Amino acid sequence: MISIPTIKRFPSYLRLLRQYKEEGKHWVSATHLAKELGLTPIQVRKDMAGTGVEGKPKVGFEIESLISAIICNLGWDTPTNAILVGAGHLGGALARYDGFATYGLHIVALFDADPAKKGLTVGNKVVKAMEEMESYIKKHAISIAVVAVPADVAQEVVDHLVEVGIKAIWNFAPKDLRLPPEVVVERTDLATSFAVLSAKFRRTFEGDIDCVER
Amino acid sequence: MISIPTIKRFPSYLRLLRQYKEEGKHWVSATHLAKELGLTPIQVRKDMAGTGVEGKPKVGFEIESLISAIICNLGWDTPTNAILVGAGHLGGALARYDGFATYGLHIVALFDADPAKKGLTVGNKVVKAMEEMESYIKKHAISIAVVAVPADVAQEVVDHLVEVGIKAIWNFAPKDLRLPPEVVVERTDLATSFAVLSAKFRRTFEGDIDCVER
DNA sequence: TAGATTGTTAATCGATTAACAATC
DNA sequence: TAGATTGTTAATCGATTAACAATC
Repeated sequence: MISIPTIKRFPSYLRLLRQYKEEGKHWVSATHLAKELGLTPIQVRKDMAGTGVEGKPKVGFEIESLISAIICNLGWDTPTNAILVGAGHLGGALARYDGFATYGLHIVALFDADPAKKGLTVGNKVVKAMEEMESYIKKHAISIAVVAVPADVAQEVVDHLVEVGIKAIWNFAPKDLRLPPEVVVERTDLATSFAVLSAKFRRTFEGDIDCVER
Repeated sequence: MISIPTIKRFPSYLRLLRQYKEEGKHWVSATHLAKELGLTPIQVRKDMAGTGVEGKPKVGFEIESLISAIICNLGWDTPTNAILVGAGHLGGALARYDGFATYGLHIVALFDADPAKKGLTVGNKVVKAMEEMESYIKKHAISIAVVAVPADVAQEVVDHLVEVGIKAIWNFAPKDLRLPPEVVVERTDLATSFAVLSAKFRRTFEGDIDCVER
């Protein structure tokens, strides 16, 4: 089974490999990928082993094979339909983002609680009322929801989503959700990301500071 | 020194603690925080130890002390001015996002390469031309840049940023950047986040699939 | 062939978890 | 006092890194 850290590096490999393919290259070595992505060659070989693709000594790995193996391992070879809940600033940006197709992800409907937004078109999608959500999910057998609602309503929104059959949630709301263990959740949290940047910045440029007088 | 995994959990603690403070609570136990966030009490105690705040047996930790210690440890107590580069869908959403103030982060200027966007107002900020960027960074002594430009220009944009004095980059472009080691980088990568969701989803609902015929 | 590169097995490193004494 | 909770030290777990034989 492929580890989560390896899974997290797959998209970076994929982007680079696709670029090489476009440039007409056919083979690439772990050494080369490592240098390009700031990793160690050993780690790249381990990650490549995870894809199931075998390399050739002296030559490296076949780019085309790696690309399809990574896509397959991520499950990005079968298109997935998802709904997006929340048509605010962030939700709107997500609705308009055209890069999801690269992951086999298709946002097929957009919902918002604000009646004033109902009927508006955002990124080719017409905003639907929350009341229509349940029937839509059931009718189209949707199992993934992208959640970009305000933090204070996020929990009730996901509770409802789970009730009506959603099995995976990609959470963009700045809120830690409580969900049953059988529901898959992944969050994209700006605060967490910025916290890491802040901490690294302080370490590099400001040194240790004592935050508690004792 | 506080570990990165601990740093990553700090924003979650902070959100919860602020909520409790608002509800008028003064003390909270590691056991309680753990249950609420789906962590183990031992891990929470380790994390709390990192803040420097000491708890009281039987009572727990003083909420107010934890809040200020976490904020201090993240460096969020001193306001930081940053520029935002790229006023597309995502850049626009980031420019309009008002939650950055919680992290002490203030987007003070917005730049875009598209001449058609110059002069437009996005989230209280007027879009400036890339040509104005260097003088702005130097004049206002900016050290952090939020990058939300298309992937194909991301590397040249950050190269330029580093040249003119930027010391930390929060990268939203779907591209792995090559930067000198003294520059701090953190990325928020939708592809990585979705890759983890996809992998978890497959594991939970589809089981192992062999991606390479052998 | 020589040498670059792969793949595997073992060692290291760091974070999480467990165990338990200290404390209010 | 009794018992819940903290804080520390040790054990475990998992990922990264190192070492090295196999290979084209």
